[in-house]
Amino acid sequence: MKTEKISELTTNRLSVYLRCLNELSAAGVETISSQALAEQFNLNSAQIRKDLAYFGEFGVRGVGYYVRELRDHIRQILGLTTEHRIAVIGAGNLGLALANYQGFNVNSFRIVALFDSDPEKAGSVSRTGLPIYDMAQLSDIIRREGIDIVVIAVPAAAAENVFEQVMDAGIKAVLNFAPVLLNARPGVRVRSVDMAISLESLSYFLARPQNAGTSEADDALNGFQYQDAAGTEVGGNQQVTG
Amino acid sequence: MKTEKISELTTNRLSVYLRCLNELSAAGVETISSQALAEQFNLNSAQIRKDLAYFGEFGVRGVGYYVRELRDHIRQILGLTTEHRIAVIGAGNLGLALANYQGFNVNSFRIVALFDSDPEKAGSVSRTGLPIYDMAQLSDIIRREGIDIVVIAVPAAAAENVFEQVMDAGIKAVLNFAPVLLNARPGVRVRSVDMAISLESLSYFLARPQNAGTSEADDALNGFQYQDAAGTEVGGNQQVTG
DNA sequence: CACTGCTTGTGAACTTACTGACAAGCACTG
DNA sequence: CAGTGCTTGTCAGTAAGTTCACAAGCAGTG
Repeated sequence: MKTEKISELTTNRLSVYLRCLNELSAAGVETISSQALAEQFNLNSAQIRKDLAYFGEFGVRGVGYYVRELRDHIRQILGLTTEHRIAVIGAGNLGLALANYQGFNVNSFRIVALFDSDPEKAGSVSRTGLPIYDMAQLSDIIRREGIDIVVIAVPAAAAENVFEQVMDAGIKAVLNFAPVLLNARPGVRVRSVDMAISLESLSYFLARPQNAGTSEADDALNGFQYQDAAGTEVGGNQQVTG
Repeated sequence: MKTEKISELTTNRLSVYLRCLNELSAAGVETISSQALAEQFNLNSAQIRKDLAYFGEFGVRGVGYYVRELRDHIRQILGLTTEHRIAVIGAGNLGLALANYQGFNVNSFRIVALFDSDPEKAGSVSRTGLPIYDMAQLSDIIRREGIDIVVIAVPAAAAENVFEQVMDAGIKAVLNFAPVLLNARPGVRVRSVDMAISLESLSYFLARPQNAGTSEADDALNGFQYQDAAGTEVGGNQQVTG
């Protein structure tokens, strides 16, 4: 176990491992080797062992990893043992779709509020029963509901202003869907999902005939291919979103 | 100008530069230096010059880059001078929201069809006037409509099967929103957006008090990382999505 | 046309991330 | 309890990406 700082690539992979471990556990598998796990993702087994070794010695030589035990360790590492409460800002198509989305860990994340600046929407209730509040109530509701993660699903032009309000309200973690670069204050983490960048990446691929014949998956986990369900990397120490 | 193969991180950044150049052009700015551009994204100016130099010598020493000219070059590089026609598979909340989403380059991408396996939905028309087809028609409609990019917005359990059908229909570029690893055939590019990974990354950040005080933005551009509006990187040569 | 100021394009240095290789060590066998 | 088989944890080597630093070169001045 080391104490260096952990790369985001590593934590992205932990999420992927966790998903797989959940399936293995449900399937009744008791142990798994780094080699067997690696084959699921076209990864190198040393990569997996190294990712895990940052956080402790979870494996048993000659045996592999105990699935349930490792799953629980990763949950702990990722902070998924306590529920995170989420507000979605922007009750447009995207915001409402996200509010209904069941794709993420149901146990660890719960969307509890929607916000919109449109007075027509504020005060009403979404189709799935979530209250829609006015932006002016942001601070109060965040405190009252114990919200610790905010999703920004507003048009690009409004995102920066909304982001400032969110930081003013004390939120430290933001998932941004607006195609803009948000400048985070110290102690605030932004993760962006930028569909334009992803589509343009595909366009670039299609524009190069020499790519034909090569199979490519984004490193994504942003490529989540894991995949990038959540973000696009551009490198650098600032978010640029993809 | 070099001929090495171009990193996806580079093309992600090109998308970001393009967005900025569009704004500069609209604002009437004629030229911009790599230094000035770099300050917009907290990037190193050498990074920008190098990214551009892969594709040609677009700048003028002592002056910088001509905004409109560079914008046009990047459009060309990314294959945005011809329109891409998109089908969205899955007419659920997410699929319909994506179909209505105006966030990407309106000139270069156009969603022209929705697909769903639910016979109740197939045959009808979305609120915004897009036809919803049955999955059985996939091949025919793709050919008839000249679709070259497919967005997968179906539940995780259905994604793999849908992906196979999409590849059978000859599609070479896929944007995947389902939280699964899709195994692409040679010549097929998958870019994934995995919200679970993004949220778990935020959860990891919140779980580490030592992070307080450090400002962080994903490298995403997939992170733009810049971001990851479109994808999450996990490294490796296979998609892992984030 | 020489000179100054500024900015590009790029080789070299540096940093980060991934992979190879192997000693250490558990489980099972006889 | 020695021996075999298998898998981890980790060090060392390689690859990929970023930043530094500077020669090359354009524009404007006098």
